[in-house]
Amino acid sequence: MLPAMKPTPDSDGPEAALRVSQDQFIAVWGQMAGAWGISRTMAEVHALLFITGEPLCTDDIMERLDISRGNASMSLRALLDWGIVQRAHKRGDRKEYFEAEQDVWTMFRAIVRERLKREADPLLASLHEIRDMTKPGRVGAAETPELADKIAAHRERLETMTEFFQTVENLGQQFVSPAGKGLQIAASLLGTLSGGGRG
Amino acid sequence: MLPAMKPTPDSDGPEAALRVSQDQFIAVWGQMAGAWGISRTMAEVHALLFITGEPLCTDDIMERLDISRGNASMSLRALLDWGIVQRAHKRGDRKEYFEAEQDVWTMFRAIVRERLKREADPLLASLHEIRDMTKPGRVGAAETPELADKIAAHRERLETMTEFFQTVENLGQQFVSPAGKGLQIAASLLGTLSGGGRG
DNA sequence: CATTGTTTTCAGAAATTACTGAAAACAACT
DNA sequence: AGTTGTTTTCAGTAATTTCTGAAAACAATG
Repeated sequence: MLPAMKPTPDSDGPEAALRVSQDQFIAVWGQMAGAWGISRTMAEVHALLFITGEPLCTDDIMERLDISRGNASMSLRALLDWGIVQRAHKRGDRKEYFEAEQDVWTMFRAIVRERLKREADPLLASLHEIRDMTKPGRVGAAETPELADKIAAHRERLETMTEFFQTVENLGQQFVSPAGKGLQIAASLLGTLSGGGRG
Repeated sequence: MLPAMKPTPDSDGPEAALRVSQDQFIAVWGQMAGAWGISRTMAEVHALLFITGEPLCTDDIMERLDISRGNASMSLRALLDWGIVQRAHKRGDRKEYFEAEQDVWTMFRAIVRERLKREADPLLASLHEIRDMTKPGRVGAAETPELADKIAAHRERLETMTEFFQTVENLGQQFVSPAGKGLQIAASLLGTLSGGGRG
């Protein structure tokens, strides 16, 4: 380890402080990768683009995060898929540049939209299918009353669980749906239930 | 591969159909493990306890899921930590039994509580720290107006992000907080914003 | 306090996931 | 159609996460 000592915010001017602050943000965002269901690097690339606020090209990203070209390419592609990074171009430059969605609410709507699609929707589909498997009529009559009860209880558990996710899905759709409804939801909630001012 | 053919729900009576339905639920729940930030096995153990609805001992679980004793033990411990599985005992039996919280809303409140604690709280703390790093006064005067602008923009991005998570945290607290508020939130939301009936 | 039944721990093994780098594909320009 | 600069792909490798199994710890019982 080189004698770098703990990054000292302003030991070398405001420029350095900015850099350190960016790096910390990138690190923190990287830690959260798990929570968004993406890889650490992908989160870091996104963090870099977001906190930098200006278009960067693949080489910028490779250098700043010290990752390979392949990794950078794949991460960017994935971020484009998630819809939270856009392509950008500079006149007279053949390279592609990338910039992150800067509106935080828009960004999280995109994330929720994607996670609903990838996780909630398939889950709900499976739950429906499984629930229907033990529908009365689809299974023969139980030999004992105890077994009949067990099956009924089982069906009810599935039913409750399915309803729960149906609710989650509906909430998610509300949040995601057109024209900034998401903000309204959160605001109205905090207003209605906690009695006024923001925490 | 043995000639097991696709599990046929009712090819051998209601008992078998029940078993297959349970297994499918366990598999589906296992798939979702990533979304809850836990390991596949841990999710499967929970699924088994939930869908079974009755207390099981370590050996039951090992056998049914075909996992080692160590794995079962660690998974159960983690589920206890999350607060979605409780210990149970049977008279005249030395073994420990475990049962899953059966109320779905209670269960998800526990999950949200834990994720707030493990993810949102630390994130928010870090964001505050980073934001304060570039507070005016903590960094020296910028040499150029451009740099000053950059720093201001940077600070604003952090500010917005921090506020967003503050809101999330507040929402989460509401959901988690005493006495089933969580249900009210979701219900009132669906009612207020989507104009009536459940999807 | 020895025995027996049970649970926990944890070093090493296995499985999974993420990353690299070089080759192939692509695209703009001549 | 060739040259040059850029991006994508993917087989192999590296890093991380998860799991096993046997030993240690624990606890109830005689």
